[in-house]
Amino acid sequence: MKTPLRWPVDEDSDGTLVLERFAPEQTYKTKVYAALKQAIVNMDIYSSPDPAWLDERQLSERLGVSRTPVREAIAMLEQEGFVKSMPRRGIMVLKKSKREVIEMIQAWAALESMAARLIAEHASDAEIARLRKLFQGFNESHRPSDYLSEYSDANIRFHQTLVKISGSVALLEITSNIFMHVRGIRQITIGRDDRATRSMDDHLAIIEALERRDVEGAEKRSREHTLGLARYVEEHGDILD
Amino acid sequence: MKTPLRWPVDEDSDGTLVLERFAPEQTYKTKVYAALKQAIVNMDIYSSPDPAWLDERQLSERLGVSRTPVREAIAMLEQEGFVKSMPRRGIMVLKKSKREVIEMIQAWAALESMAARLIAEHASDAEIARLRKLFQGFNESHRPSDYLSEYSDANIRFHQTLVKISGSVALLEITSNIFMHVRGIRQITIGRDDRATRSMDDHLAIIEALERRDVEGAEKRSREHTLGLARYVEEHGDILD
DNA sequence: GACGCCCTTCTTGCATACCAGAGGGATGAT
DNA sequence: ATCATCCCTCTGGTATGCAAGAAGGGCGTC
Repeated sequence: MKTPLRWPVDEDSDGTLVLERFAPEQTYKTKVYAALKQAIVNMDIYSSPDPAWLDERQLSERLGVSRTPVREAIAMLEQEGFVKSMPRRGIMVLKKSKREVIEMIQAWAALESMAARLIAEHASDAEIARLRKLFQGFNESHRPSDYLSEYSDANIRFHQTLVKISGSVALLEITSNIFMHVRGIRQITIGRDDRATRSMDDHLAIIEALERRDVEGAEKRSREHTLGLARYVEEHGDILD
Repeated sequence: MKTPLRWPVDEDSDGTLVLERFAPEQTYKTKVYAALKQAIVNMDIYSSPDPAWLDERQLSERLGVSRTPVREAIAMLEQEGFVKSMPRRGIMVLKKSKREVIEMIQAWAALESMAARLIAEHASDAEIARLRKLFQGFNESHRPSDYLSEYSDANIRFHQTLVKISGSVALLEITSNIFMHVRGIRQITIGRDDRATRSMDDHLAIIEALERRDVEGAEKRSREHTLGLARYVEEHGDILD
């Protein structure tokens, strides 16, 4: 028996109500957090060799709130490794060393290959088909290497979608976080050495493995693809440091 | 030429000074964070079906600091998924659902198998030997299943050491976090169905694969071992929810 | 001129006061 | 007795003030 409610109330197949969570009222703390995170991720911190600093007071003035919610947002960002508060000195926007970037990419490879495994085991054909659709616009006459910006978008969406389709919220959260950290790096590497073309070949191979439900193959290809990026950064990532 | 300094200054092989970072002065924020995190992890939140709540004011009084550093610590813990602030209602200590625990264990399996891969590729024999030493106290006459508490310690240390030896700080940090979350669960499962004995067999197989530098084997065994725990929770983890 | 000290300034850390909203209990009507 | 309403209380959210410490510049000394 369906209850005629207009609120976000859910019902499971048994007819018992399951969850009716409301959106957690947005508070200044969370708004500041979101604004700062986006600003930091979009910031070009690697162009200058010296560190970038934030100023609590300045931020609170610019955002029109007091220092308290700003400080709480900073504390959260610090927990995620984006900034580091240096007591009485300021808030430093952290740069990742080459080593750190490589480690993050390796972790990412691990998580994403697990996602591929889970998909091969449990996802529906329709969900897997979504992945293929992402690249159907590219072919011999519309090559990734000639439309880098467009391909880069599809690329990012592929990786995000892959993890999302796995159905694991945990994998999604952890990889999203990692992705935020290595975001800037990817954009540097994708345009080099015709990596775009090889990237698409790899992706298609992953999709094919998923389509034939080849658990080990999908996992391995996914892992090797991302580890390849790690090796590339190892070789050519001297811009960092 | 060595510079006679007593401070933590390091020198690399070229003779140029490299890093001289000081410990970041402990602040109330970090102390409260550490205290709360430990308290929450050691807390028995699954014994009662209703949620556990924290009280900012009470915490600040008990810890002898003002609400400000407490709130900052809470913000950090919330970021890590240990608590959730419900505006004007209180701070809820989050319980993990069975689904969430399984997802975390799967992520852990992914990361730890990557650690195993890295070890097989790069670690020294001496480091791998450290892993074997952890279990040398157990044998036919001193069986894991008869000394569960002792074995449980060795077990935990094995997993921690494995990731540490991989040399990846990123892997270590992410897995530590996950470990904190599933800590309570492991203690419930280890004593059942003679899982301890099978656990040690698995561990030894992983170590042997590492010793013969069998990258794929070490990775696969490590992954399967932890995914086994995930399957066990899937089957018998109805205590959660 | 070079060096060292001190003081000013500017930063974050912490404490406190006040505010809005949620919950529960008392109170009143039915 | 039951139910609805109102108000009081208690919660976290935010703003603000003060203090401690770091940095840099000016000044005095050698």
